[in-house]
Amino acid sequence: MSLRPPRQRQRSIWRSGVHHDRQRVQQNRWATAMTTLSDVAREAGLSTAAVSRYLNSKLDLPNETKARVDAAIAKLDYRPNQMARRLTMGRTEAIALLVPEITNPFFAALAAAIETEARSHGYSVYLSSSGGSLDREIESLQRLSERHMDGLILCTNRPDDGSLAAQLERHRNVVLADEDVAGPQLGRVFVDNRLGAKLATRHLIGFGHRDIAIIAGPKTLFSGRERLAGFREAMAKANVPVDKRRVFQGSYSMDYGRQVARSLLAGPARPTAIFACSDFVATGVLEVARALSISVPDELSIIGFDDMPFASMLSPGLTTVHQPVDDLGKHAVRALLSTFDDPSPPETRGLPVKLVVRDSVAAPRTSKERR
Amino acid sequence: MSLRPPRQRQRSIWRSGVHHDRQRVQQNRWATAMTTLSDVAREAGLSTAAVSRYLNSKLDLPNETKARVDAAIAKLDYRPNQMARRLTMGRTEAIALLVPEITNPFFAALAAAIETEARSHGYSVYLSSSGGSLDREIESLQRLSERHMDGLILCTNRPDDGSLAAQLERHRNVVLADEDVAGPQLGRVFVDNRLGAKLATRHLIGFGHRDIAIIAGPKTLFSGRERLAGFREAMAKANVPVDKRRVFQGSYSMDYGRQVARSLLAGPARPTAIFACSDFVATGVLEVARALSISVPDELSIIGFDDMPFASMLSPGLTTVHQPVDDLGKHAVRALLSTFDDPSPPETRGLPVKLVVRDSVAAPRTSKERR
DNA sequence: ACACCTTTGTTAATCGCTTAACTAATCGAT
DNA sequence: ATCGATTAGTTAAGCGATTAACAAAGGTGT
Repeated sequence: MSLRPPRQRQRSIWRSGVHHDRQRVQQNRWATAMTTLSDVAREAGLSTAAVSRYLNSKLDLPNETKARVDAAIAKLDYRPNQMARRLTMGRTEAIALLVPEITNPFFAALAAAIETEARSHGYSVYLSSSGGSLDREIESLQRLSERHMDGLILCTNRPDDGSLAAQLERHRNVVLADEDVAGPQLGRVFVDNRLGAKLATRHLIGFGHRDIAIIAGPKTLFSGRERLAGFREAMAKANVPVDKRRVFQGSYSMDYGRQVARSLLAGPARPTAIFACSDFVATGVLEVARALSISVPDELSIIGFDDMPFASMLSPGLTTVHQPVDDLGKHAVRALLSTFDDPSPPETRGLPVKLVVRDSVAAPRTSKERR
Repeated sequence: MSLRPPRQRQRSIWRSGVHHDRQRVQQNRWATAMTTLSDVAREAGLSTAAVSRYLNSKLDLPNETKARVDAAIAKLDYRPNQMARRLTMGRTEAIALLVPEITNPFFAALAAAIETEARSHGYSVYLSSSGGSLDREIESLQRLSERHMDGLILCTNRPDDGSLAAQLERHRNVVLADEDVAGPQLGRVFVDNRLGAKLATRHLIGFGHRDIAIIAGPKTLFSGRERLAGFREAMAKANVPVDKRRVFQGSYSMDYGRQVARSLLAGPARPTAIFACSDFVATGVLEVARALSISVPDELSIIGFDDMPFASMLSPGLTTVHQPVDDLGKHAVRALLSTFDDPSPPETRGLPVKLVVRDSVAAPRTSKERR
């Protein structure tokens, strides 16, 4: 077996005094000459190990040597190659966030919060939108398996038939935020949907409303069911009966809001207030009310959920339930990072919400007239 | 120099028939036993090179062998480790997007478009918000130098004193989107701001407006200057003089809109139309007009810029200039990817815009009365 | 004078994958 | 019978870092 001359290998050349022009094979197409750790080591007259350990504070060097290394780094403009770092350390220091739609202001705010918190822990954030598709959700999990990133914060808005849950079972470094997926033992961070609905409902009842319609979220969604439950609880507590024909369940969209509003506001026997379980829905209702010349809040009170940024821009300003989206993001990140050190799933967290009072709720007319 | 026994090395063991229990040092804390390429190779009775090249379609194997490899992959549930892949290939197959604020619906929409396009080319997207801070912008460039990602799409909203430009000079794999930074030879993708302003202005003039105020963007911003220039051009072409006291330049914010509107709409000598160079600004104006009981569009016409999602949710629906944000994202990604193959900076692109007519513009009252 | 610790480093293996360069075997054509 | 092409792979270097394990020099206590 004849040994062909091996490809030029630069081994133990450093410190040998021999000078080579660096003629490294650049696999990277746009690479400008990149300075590596061994360049720095050579310049400083040290081994790569010493420099590496110094840079990672794992070796205490005398000041004079430190200065030499620092000078070499500055001179050569050395930047550690993160790709190499990640390979050896087995960690990417990046997490991914998967949301249904980043254009939804709620998820945009969540993304901002997550990014801020992640950065403060030294993590970068990959963003992807699933568009509500299972395939994309699974694709994200795939990337997780491929060590693309260290963990994933998953927001779904889709009822799961078990396929997602099955995939999730295989991972430990995933946190579910905002919406639930039944099954897997994972960290979960939600908002207290039930409390929010109670707050909103009580607010309406407090103004004297009895005939309240609720446009709740999808039956298939955790938040949808919780909000409806909160509504029922608050109504029960105030001894106000809930008329089945005043309960609607559907998507959190403007269009669903419009659709329900049209049927609800058509006849004369309309409710005095509508609890829309999403600001999008509330906006649709508002639009229809305007089209029908029903004045809000004089003739109809509307309350929303989410406190999306545009809620204050509507006219009238929308009274709604504020979600602590910053906290949601913060806790999601912390829960995720905690799984990196401790394999047991973090506790599920329910974050408190609060009511934001603007101008879309007033006392019902009938009660005014009675006065 | 005595040679200590080297750390257990598994070299050339594959195919040797000897069976070892894999007792690999797991540097990764949460690592489940990960199957590597060499596990697959051993299982399939091949070399890692063969498997690698087969997987990358660089080696054509006979069907029987292919089947063996595929079976091994399935059996061991092998996922290529992207970190290792990236190190050898010198590419991360990820790009970063830096926006001032992801909560700004315009940037959220841009992010969505960029993510979609990037994914279709096999790239992931890192998201960061700069909050309009130079430090964060530079931090992103730093990550670029550290080979965190292959390229960067940069959206700034800050006038640059040259510091950013200086940093940008050092990179080739950056594309500027939406807003300009003077100096560096980089790919740029903008919207045709001037055209948009002309379209809006012409629309108002066409309705008979002569006394038009413009609330333009910041003087220091490319888009701000362009939009103002477009306004002036359109006015000049129609022979309508521009009164200096009707020209305002400031930030693209609701607050600036409110502020200008309050001074503009206070007295009786108010303009018949306002061209707000951002939908945020227009929203502020709308709010003040409503507070002052000035009816829009009957007494005052308002036109915006951006066509943010909430523009249609306002009342009245805001007539505005639609930015082709999807195209913007698409071209930004393409321009960026093109720099990976071709070092010369891609051409600057100006994307056409169009007017979206809703309900915030009508003929001015005076001209109605004249009829 | 000896053992022992501290300081200041070094050596080489390793992470998991890609790839240039090689090779052995087979086949058809000259 | 020999040559060249094709098929079906292999070998080992290398990407740029981290790190366990070693080691020489100098100081210190007894």
